[in-house]
Amino acid sequence: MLQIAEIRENKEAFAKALQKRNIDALPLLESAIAVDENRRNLQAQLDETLSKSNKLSKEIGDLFQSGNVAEANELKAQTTDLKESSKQLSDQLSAVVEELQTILYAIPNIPQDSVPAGSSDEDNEVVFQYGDLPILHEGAKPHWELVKDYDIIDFELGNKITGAGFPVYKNKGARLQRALINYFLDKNTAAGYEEMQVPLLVNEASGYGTGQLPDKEGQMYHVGIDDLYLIPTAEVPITNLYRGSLLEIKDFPIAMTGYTPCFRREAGSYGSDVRGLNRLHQFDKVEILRIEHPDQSDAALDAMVVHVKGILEELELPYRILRLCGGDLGFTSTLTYDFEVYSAAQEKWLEVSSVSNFKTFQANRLKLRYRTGDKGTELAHTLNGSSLALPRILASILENFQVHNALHIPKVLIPYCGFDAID
RNA sequence: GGAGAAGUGGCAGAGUGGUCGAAUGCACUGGUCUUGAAAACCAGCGAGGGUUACACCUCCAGGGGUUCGAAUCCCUUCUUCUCCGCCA
Repeated sequence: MLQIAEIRENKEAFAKALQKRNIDALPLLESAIAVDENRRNLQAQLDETLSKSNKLSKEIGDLFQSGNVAEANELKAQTTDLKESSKQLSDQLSAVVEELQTILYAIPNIPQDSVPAGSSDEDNEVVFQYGDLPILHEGAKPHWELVKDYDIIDFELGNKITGAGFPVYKNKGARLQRALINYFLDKNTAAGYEEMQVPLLVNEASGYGTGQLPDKEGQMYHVGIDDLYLIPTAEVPITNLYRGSLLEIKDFPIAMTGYTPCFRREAGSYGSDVRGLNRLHQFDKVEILRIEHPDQSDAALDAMVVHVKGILEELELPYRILRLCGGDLGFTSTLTYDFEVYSAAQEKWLEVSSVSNFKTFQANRLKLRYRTGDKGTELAHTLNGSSLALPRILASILENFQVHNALHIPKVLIPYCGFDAID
């Protein structure tokens, strides 16, 4: 959520920057400003009425104390009108506050200058590419066939006990999953991210805090009887650990990592895009998050990108980094780098990480602030990224490391797996 | 799940209808003293809205109510603690 004070000051510049998202936000921004004007007006009127009635109440108290009951009762009569109008004003005010809230929730974050214009993922800018694309042997197979051949992931069993998009990992497949999780967590904690294990269900307030609500409730599984949501990403519970916090400058930077399963309803289309491990309703992910001083968040984003690069290189996977264009940029982000690994049998790039700087957008909803040197408070910046999402990493490992009668394991994972091949 | 108790500033902890945005202690910040530090002493010290700045308004777990007036009384939700039940 943008801050109304900033909208007031930067209306034109914001509208211009939001054009990169292919929206004309000017009417929204202007109505936010108008509604806020109204809000402040009502607030001032309400404050004045309350002030009057506070004064009267004090006088009444004094009169009672000094035994002057008749005069006190006279004053009492005067409060009726004040009560009535303060009731009205405060009703109007809450309606206007809600109206403003609704408008602000509808405005996406301001893209940074470096974000390219564009309307879809085709306009994303490839800013870096690493590794040679593997040349596979004759008869190489996509991962959904490999997992069947080697009996390491069973989609049918998942269908039986839950439904489509909930695979069952078996044998060395399960072990490889656990290896990846441990490896990722080790890399992240070694880089200074504090490991957290958090609830997989969150309440409504947390959903609002990170921006999944009110917009995207359809993407989350909702446990109606308890009014809780299954997390779509660890970003939600981990960022919300700091909801409502007032930090000191010395607390920065805050860096956290956590492994969680992620649950996504997103129905999506059927076909090769969602085959096998490409898109699931439940998948595992290790996330990294940072809470930063505003001066440091750009550098922090770069550092996160470098960190993820290091992991992919150790895994010996060819990858590329995209700077998302305005049309593809997430609602809450100012700048996002997507990492894609090459899945050699599918001959496709698969997104495995998305690293974003949200600046104050989430912090404003979260009321996540820090004390500035001079007695004031400011919103902190939040960032996060995957480090990494498992299924597509697994898919490319299986495909890229296949030989005619075995699936090799990247060297760095062998100590974690306890085997060097699936055969 | 059942019975009871409780939720106040960063922490501890007073406050049961007006003089309370809230005593006191600790912590913290500035100053005096000191070669420096500690101790002692003095002063300051929650957040949000609003204002050029004041004024002013709001907040004592959340929401609602009673009252001229609520941290204080009532209802409700949540959370914590104790006892019982169940349980990995």
